[in-house]
Amino acid sequence: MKGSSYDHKSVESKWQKEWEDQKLFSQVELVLAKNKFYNLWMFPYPSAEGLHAGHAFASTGSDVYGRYTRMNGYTVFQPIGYDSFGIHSENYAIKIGEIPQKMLERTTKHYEQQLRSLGHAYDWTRTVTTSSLDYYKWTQWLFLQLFKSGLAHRKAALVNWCPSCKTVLSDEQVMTPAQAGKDPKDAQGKITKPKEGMFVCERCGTVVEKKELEQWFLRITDYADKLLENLGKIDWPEKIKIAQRNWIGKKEGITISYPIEGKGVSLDVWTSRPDTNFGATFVVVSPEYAKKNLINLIVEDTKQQFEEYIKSSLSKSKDDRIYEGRKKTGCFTGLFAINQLNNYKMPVWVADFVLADVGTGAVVGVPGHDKRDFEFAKEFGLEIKRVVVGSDKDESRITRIEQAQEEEGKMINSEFLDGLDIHKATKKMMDYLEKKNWGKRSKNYHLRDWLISRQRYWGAPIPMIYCQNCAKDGKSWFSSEEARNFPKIGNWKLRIGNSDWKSGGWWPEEVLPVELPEIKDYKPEGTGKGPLANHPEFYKVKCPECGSEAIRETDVMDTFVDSSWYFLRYPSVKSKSNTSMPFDTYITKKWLPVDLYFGGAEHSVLHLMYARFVTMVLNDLKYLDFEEPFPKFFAHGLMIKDGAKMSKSRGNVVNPDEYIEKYGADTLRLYLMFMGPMDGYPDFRDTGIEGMRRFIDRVWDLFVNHKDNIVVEGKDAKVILIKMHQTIKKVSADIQNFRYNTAIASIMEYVNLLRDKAQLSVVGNQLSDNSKTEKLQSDDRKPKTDIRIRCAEWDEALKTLVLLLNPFTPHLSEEVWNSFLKQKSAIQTQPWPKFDENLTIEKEVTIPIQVNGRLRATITLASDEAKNKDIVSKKARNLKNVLKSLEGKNIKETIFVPSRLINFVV
RNA sequence: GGCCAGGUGCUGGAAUGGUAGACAGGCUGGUCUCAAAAACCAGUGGUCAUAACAGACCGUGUGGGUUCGACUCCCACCCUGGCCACCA
Repeated sequence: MKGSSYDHKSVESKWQKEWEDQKLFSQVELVLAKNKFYNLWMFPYPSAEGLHAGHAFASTGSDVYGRYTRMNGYTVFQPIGYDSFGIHSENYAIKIGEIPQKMLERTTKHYEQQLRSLGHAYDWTRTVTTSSLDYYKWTQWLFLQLFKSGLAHRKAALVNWCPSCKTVLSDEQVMTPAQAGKDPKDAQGKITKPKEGMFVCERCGTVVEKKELEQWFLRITDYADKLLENLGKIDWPEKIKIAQRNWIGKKEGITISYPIEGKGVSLDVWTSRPDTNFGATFVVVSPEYAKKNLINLIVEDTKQQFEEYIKSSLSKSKDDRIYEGRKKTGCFTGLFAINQLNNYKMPVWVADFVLADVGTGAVVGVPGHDKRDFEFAKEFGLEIKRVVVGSDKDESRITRIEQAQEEEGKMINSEFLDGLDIHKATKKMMDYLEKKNWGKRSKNYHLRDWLISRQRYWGAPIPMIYCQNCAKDGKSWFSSEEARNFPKIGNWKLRIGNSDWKSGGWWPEEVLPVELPEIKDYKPEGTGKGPLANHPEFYKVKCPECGSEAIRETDVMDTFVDSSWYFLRYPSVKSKSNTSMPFDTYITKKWLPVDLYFGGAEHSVLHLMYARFVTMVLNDLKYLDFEEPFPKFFAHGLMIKDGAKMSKSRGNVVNPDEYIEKYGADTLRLYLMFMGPMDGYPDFRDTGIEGMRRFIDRVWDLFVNHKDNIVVEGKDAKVILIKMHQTIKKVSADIQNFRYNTAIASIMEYVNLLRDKAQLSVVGNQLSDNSKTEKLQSDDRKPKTDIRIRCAEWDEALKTLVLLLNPFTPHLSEEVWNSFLKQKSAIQTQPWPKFDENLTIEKEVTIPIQVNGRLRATITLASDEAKNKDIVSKKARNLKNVLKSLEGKNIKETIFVPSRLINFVV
């Protein structure tokens, strides 16, 4: 069994070089390609540590599909790039005291080397680096398109502020310490005790603060409905769609106006459950709402108390105001709102648990139906009433009725809504309120506008100029004449004449790029302004409109803006027109949208939502002719090591390099794909990868020792042939469904069979001269050397094996294809093997025999016989064990599934 | 609190109404070896039973149900993981 052993190092480097030299994976002209397939993996951000095994798991998953698709006759475009602009890269640069540009030069090189060593079939001639000038120029361009469309605007907002990263964070980047997987730290970096309601920076684990700052926002909320609707049109995992739906959080409801007693004004409250409104006993407004709308109505004697409460509330961050288990606080305003349904006088309170940006910023309190309202009512001794709606089958509502009764709540019977279920009652109430003109139906969304300003250095400068002079004059970028003549685009209209269409004296930069200067003092200072604000040579400009002294925006854009459009850039990288446009129109028309997007489920609501939004905007602006960038998306799982998510802080990061070095890229690829289903959470184990190397050695051995001079019985030849066709069928179907683990398992079965048969032939050949093997022989195992498999059939069996393995182990396959099978053209260009359905059917079938559903015996029959109920039944009943079970019993019924099973019911 | 995913040998996992545990890893025993490693061969859910072969019973989180037949479908419960959340 000895032979030359498989030398993965020389084989892998040889073929990686060969693929590169042959330009196998880089299409010279994308425009000319036929049968296009855009295979995309979410690009990584080049961290200092390099790729870990989790990346390799994901990227290999994408690569396997790409290689499979290529062999099925498609022109596959599989690009790669780096999400290198942003806080993650910058933080590391700060840590090692190097400027990000320098650091990235090194880390991207390292990434490239790692990705190449994994043998991925990337088109290395078309890479994208988001921090390069010729990329972020177009990120700025994108911002300007959004601005000109009124989709980028500036407003003051209470924002999340990380005192360590010294920047604003989006809501999505703020989480509980547990979610971030980090111990919370204070602003000085000291680890503090986690407490209820504590929120930290996703990136560094520092407890976030609240700051009121002027920020740029993108109006993703304008697209909430379309983002929601289109989910029905795309082939995505249901759980990702659900996550997006929840994130958008569209709710139908009604805004009810309650007149304020004696003041001649009313108070607006949004609710999704107006059916419970007979039970409303108070109204609570947010401090912000109170400050804006109620302050002038307050009578003198309560005013001071009221103002103090508002002041203290507004100084608190959202997270200090709202967390699980916090005791409700509040202050009575002295006002009463009238519920016109029953003329109930509802006291109006202000309380800090009510949020300004949800609904109208005011809540109607229905303590009999809502836990939170109930708590508030108990705290301040407000009346608790309950409305009986419909049949009240809903368990939780029954519980609340009991609770209300127990807690001295008053039960109200509403004839108005009698006998209706919640939905009907809600509808009837809304109709009624609208008819009476007491309320108006409206929708509410959980989705907020996308905050993109970052007070940092390492990002694309927001290409805007602020001119105080213009702001004073109240000029706008378009004259009102121009604005009126603006074209209507699609079914969506540019936001014209809206007051915040243009914020003050802000003007767009028209000559791009606004280059990010190389500066040494790029560390964030936490002043509320980015480091660029210390560089007059950057920010001092002439106003493009009036020519007076003006300043540039010194904030930069969120990384997610960079990654919201990168997939559009790849195919156009080498296009001539890419200096005048971010993407070549013709190539884009041909190559987009992406055919398969492969990426992590953790991007369910961030990147994937932003990319969809940006694509929709560009579609409305007629730059693109499709609305959805990723019609098909596969969400892979996360790799686990020692039962926990891989992370640097846990110290369980697996570096793929050492495994590639020791066992080879093919071994690693195969192992990663075999560990479990692609959308699962496989646990990485060293012993597992050793087993995989053994498998590769066995395959190699098959070619070294058993390629030629094979003697196989005719019967065995048939067995091999059938197994071959079954394996092609199974592997093809499994790859298409991303079930790589079972695809590999079936290849292993196939290899085991081939080896078994080859083994016998070796034994047979050696019988005469090798006495040691005599122990292995027995009469039925001794091959009859007069019936031989034809060499061509054995060759086909081996050839098929190599082809099936190719997506998983491309180097090994290429080497075998070339050296042993003497094929000239690359295996990558070979067609995927076809199977013959007829040849997947076994000659003999083993059928289980059951009595009353319990297995009693099995019987092996020719496949023709196995289809015949009478034959199977007759033969089965003659078996000893079956006879025993049937003894003295009457067969009432015989269940027969052809070729599958027979069951006697007695 | 809401939504989602899941619970199968010692481990990763197969099996989506028809022989549960494919394929691997691990372990045990054997062959080879001075020895070890590697390689190869055999065994490996549990209990009972047998000289051995055969065999019987139990077994997919728990309890019910549907079915000739349930890991798979239905109902209730328990547990684990993930996402969202004082969202009105």
